[in-house]
Amino acid sequence: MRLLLVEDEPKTGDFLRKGLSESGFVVDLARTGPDGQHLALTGDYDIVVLDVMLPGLDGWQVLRDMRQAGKQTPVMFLTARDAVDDRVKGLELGADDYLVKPFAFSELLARVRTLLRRGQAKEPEVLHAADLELDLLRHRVTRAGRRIDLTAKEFLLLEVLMRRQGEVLPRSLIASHVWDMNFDSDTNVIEVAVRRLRAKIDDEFEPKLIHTVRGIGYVLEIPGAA
Amino acid sequence: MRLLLVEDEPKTGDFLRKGLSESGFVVDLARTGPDGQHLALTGDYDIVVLDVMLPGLDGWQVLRDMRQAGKQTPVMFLTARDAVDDRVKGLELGADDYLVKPFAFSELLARVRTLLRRGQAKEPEVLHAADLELDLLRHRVTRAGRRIDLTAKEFLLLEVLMRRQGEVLPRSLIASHVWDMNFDSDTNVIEVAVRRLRAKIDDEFEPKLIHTVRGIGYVLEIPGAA
DNA sequence: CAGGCGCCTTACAAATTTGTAATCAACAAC
DNA sequence: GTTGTTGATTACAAATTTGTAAGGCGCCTG
Repeated sequence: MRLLLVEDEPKTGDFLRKGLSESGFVVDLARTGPDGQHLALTGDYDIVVLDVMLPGLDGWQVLRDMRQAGKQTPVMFLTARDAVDDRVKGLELGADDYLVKPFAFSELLARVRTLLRRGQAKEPEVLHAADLELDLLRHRVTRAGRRIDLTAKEFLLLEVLMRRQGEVLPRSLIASHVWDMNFDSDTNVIEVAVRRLRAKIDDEFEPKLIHTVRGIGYVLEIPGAA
Repeated sequence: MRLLLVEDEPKTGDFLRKGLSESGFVVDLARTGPDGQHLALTGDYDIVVLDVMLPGLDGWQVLRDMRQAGKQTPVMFLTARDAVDDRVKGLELGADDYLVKPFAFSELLARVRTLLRRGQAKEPEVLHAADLELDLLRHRVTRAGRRIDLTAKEFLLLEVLMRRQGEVLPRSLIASHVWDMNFDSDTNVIEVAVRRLRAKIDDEFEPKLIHTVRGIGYVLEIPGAA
């Protein structure tokens, strides 16, 4: 779980970073408004914990910019200001929770987990890999922003590959998912289907995403990943 | 928006009911634990506001029962107890927020709206009409439990019809959604497409769902509805 | 370095989907 | 009822998707 913490008080920041790291989060810490904004907009976080009072650019503006940019990442506000109006303002801006300092770390943790639980409950509807995007709901695929038309079989094939990104999928598994066949094997439909898919999503792009694993099957992955 | 309020203090309960009603919610008020539990389990609410201290059955138990029964309705806890441990316990049980009395009504309202926003953000992934089911994610259609294979165009056509169930869709609208054409009109693709769709989802079933509206277009609806 | 195996690539054919056109049936207006 | 218009239905043709088969290339093994 990737978490962005934007907090300028050194003591609070370090304390939270430590606690959250120990709780299993990968934490990035920004100490100023502009830094936080930049990370929030460019990074890929599961949740953002945002102090309101920041040097350079306040938390509200950071949140506003995130929403304007279309980022739906849940945001938890953190602040010393205890005026009800402030809390209401934050929530109306699109924050998902609001915690007033001083607070207990255990409560912050419980609230963060609650936000994540809600956020993840739904199955993902859009799968990503590098600049390739597959929208399950609209049945739409794009790479590098360019829209790509796939046939039913091609879409299905890409879907299994992306759902299990990084895993090497044996031909037999692919066969049973995309076709109904139990892989009688005296056919090369899979190779051909992969060829056609590659022609559309890999041939004219970098990096190549579909890789063949000799003797086993295929993987979809971004070259250079654990 | 339907809201269930479970609160035993008469003053608080009436005050909140009034405020929430005026804010556009349809409010059911339960004054005891057992009543609240019954309504929460049988009713269809968009959100539940739950006091912890209740006669008969405490709020925690009501929440536990809801989650056990598979109800995903967002729950906001409300309580006079301000021990951090209590708050953490509530959140870990699956509550979505926790507000300590006394609180400002405006904050309660802002938090309730925030929970609803999150909860609704996701588009529905399965559309229903009578015994017809269309699963956007898996691209799968069933009627009366029987699986039906649709071609891309057929699926698209059924999707617009179901998304705007009950609305009469002019041919021009259908044309622009399913085809790219701006309806040059000297073609009868739509009639033909509708015919083919009907053959698959209506011909051998009752009730008929696709209806033509002479001079305008088509509707998908269950006969006998406002 | 020869041979075999595994996958790639291409061309072609079969199957399916989609669009066109012609004819037919239903409905509304007269 | 007649007639004109709108949609239904069907057959057919075009286009697209999908599967098959053949030949080629590269890599591993002996």
